Amino acid sequence: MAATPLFRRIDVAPAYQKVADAIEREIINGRIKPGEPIGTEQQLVAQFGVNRSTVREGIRVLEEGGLIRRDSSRRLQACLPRYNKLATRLSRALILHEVTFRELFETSMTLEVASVEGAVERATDENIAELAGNLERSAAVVGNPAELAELDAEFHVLMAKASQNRVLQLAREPAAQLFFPTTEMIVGGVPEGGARLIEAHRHILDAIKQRDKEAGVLWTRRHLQDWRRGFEKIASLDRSVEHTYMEHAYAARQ
Amino acid sequence: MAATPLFRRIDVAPAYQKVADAIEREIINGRIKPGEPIGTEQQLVAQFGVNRSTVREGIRVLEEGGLIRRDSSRRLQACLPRYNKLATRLSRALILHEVTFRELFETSMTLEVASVEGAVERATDENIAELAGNLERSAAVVGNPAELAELDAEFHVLMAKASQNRVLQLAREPAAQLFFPTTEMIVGGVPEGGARLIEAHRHILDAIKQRDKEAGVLWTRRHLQDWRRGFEKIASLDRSVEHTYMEHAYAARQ
DNA sequence: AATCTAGCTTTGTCGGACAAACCGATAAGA
DNA sequence: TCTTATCGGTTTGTCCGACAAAGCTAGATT
Repeated sequence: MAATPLFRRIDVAPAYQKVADAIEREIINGRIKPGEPIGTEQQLVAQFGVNRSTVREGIRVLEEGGLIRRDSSRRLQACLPRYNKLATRLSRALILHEVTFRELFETSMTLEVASVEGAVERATDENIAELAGNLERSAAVVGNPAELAELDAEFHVLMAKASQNRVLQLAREPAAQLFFPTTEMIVGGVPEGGARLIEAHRHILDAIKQRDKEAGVLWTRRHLQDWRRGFEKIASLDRSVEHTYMEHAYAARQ
Repeated sequence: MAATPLFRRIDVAPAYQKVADAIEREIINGRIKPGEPIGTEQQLVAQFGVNRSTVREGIRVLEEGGLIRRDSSRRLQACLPRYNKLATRLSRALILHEVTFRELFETSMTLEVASVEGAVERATDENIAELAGNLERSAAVVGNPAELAELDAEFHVLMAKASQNRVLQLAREPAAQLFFPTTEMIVGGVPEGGARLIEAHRHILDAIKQRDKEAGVLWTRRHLQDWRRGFEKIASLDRSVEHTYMEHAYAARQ
């Protein structure tokens, strides 16, 4: 720490970055609310006094960050960042860091248990109805690993939603996005895999209905341990989430 | 699901998005490794056959996503997304969603406990040395809430690092970024707040050294409960993380 | 009144241009 | 010989102007 700095640190960020920062500030501190228009590119050009190309680069930054989007008619508006999109970025990062399935499993175990605890405490009737709907649809496709895996992922998303904790919802999503795509392989590869999965879901839902935290935690643990056993028949937990595997997960995104 | 779709879904993404996607694919599946150059804008223009403005918009997207950056001489290269940067995006999103401190607290409790459990199991000598160093520096500034708060945040980052679980490291970061900036107010507002914080850190570090999981969890819980009690003297847990509050957190980022 | 049509606006893309910063290599000086 | 200065050639950041396609608006038509 220099004593009494003589000069202020000079700011040499490129113009497009300053444009993005300026708009971001307005959104973050609430002067522009989600859903409200940002203005046309022409207006931004006039306000910032920079070229349209520069404005557009700034817009791309904000768009990728999820802070703004184009509505049906391509006009710019502020918006709430979608968990899904953010989580995709994170999943991507985890893949590049070559994390192992053990890390994913351990973290998911923690977060899913927290999730079910929250759901047991705070699930609304509507949450329970959604979970019940999911369970019903799952039972109908017990023999179809692909569809069952998708419904399994949805079940866990609904459970996190039922916990009424949005921080938890966001925190669990990246791991889940990487974790659940393997479900298909596992359900398909284990005899009675589909049936066991649905049984676990049923017990979890019952526990949430009964507000029975212990049962909820117990069956969530079992459910994930089942996944683990299935996975270990295929590969080591210490294998890293691979690049090639990612191509799957990516094809599914919109 | 339509039976035998006659036409393939046509792709109408703008060109800059396609450019970004194309480069992203190469990085994700490992054909371009972190640290390797992407090529100059001119080369990309030639390869993709689009205008430089278009290429630049694509680059902005990838840059914001953390997949590429400019090295010292501004040349483009692939890179591993920094947890810090990603977490900042997430924190931003949580603020816009107006999550409450209760949600933050609950999730942080879960993640910090998981973190200490991992650290007790797997901390290396180096991890322990880092934590000890942090503790020593903390003891030296026990009367200075601002510096102590910063060191507290660092302590928890080091703990997560010691857990050797990168997924956990990433998952806890967003909540922590919002959670810990309040530490300063709380430490400053509670008598003996600084001393209690350091005592908790000391016990946690001891537990990690002794590989005593119970003690580690116990003191981590206490540590966070202390924060909670301090916070509730100032405000309700059900208050949302506010826009104005964010301006603080933002000023600190680089 | 509902529909159609003809502008006007806005976005996405293109081409070219130029200053500033950076790189590499050569020339000049100790 | 080693350091310093100079000078082109690249590359990025920014600017200007232009145009086609798609949406919106409002007047014209049935």
